[in-house]
Amino acid sequence: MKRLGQEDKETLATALDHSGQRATPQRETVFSVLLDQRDHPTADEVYARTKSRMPTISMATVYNCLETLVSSGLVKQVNIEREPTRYCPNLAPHAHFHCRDTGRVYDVPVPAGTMEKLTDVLPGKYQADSVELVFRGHLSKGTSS
Amino acid sequence: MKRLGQEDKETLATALDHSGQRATPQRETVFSVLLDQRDHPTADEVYARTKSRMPTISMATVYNCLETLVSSGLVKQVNIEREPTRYCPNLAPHAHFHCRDTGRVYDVPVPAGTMEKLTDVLPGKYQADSVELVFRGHLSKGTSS
DNA sequence: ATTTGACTTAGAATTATTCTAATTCATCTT
DNA sequence: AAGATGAATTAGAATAATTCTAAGTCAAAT
Repeated sequence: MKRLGQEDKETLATALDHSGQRATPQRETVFSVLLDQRDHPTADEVYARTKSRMPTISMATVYNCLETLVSSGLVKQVNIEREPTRYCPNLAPHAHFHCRDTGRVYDVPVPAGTMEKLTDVLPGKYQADSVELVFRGHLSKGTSS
Repeated sequence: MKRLGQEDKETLATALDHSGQRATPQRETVFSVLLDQRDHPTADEVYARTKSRMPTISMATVYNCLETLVSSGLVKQVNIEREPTRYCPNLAPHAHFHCRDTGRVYDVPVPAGTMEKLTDVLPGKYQADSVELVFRGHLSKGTSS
């Protein structure tokens, strides 16, 4: 998929409009790059992939577009330790697994309600609007699941 | 408390020795700074506080000491978004709450076993050796608990 | 058609952190 | 005790992700 489908295009336009921002070719292309390969790319990687579809785009614009997408709620930032920020268009509630060997980050689906349930550990004065769950470790070899 | 008590001193010496490193005045002072004020200081803040007790210490040494303490297992790094790394000598299992208003980070104790239980959501091939749980939100005013 | 303001762009600036190379220091050997 | 060995400390340079700046482009609105 090299361009945005009609449905995704509308999702984007609506979300941007809702946050008072415009849909532009650059934003569409960056969004399509994220949807296209869901491997939590860094801004650098997004830049490289976007450039191959739109050679004139600049790094600053990639950062701007990513920020715009994040502020519109379509994309989430994933920060793992001190590494460069990664970007993730998965809006379903999920955790992340960070492999110490490869540095790769995997989405881990969590059952509905699990993330919300976690806020039970919070004393009353803490009002959480987001919950982040990150595992770190190794992938066992030879196991298919 | 401006210096390390006998007990903490031994904890430090043992942990360092266990990881093949030496106890030094700089490491002791940095460790005491962390134990003294448990507000998740950044390296900069640790540097400032340490400097007031040991004016000749350098920033590089503070980073080195912090890294040493982390590698010995006595101190944990806390990374919140893109902000500077914070350091935390709380070894009990706990989560963190990040206040969007003040930027402050609070320890949230969690019941024994809760963190381990979370790994149940992981498919078999993921072998986690650490679990990180971060809440983000606001502190409600006027509530004492 | 002109204005307005949002968007894009290249490159400079920032900043937390790491690296380098030189020195100091503690411990070990003889 | 003197010298050797390697760990630890230090100041400052280097790095790298990100943000900022200022100029230019573009689309929509008047």
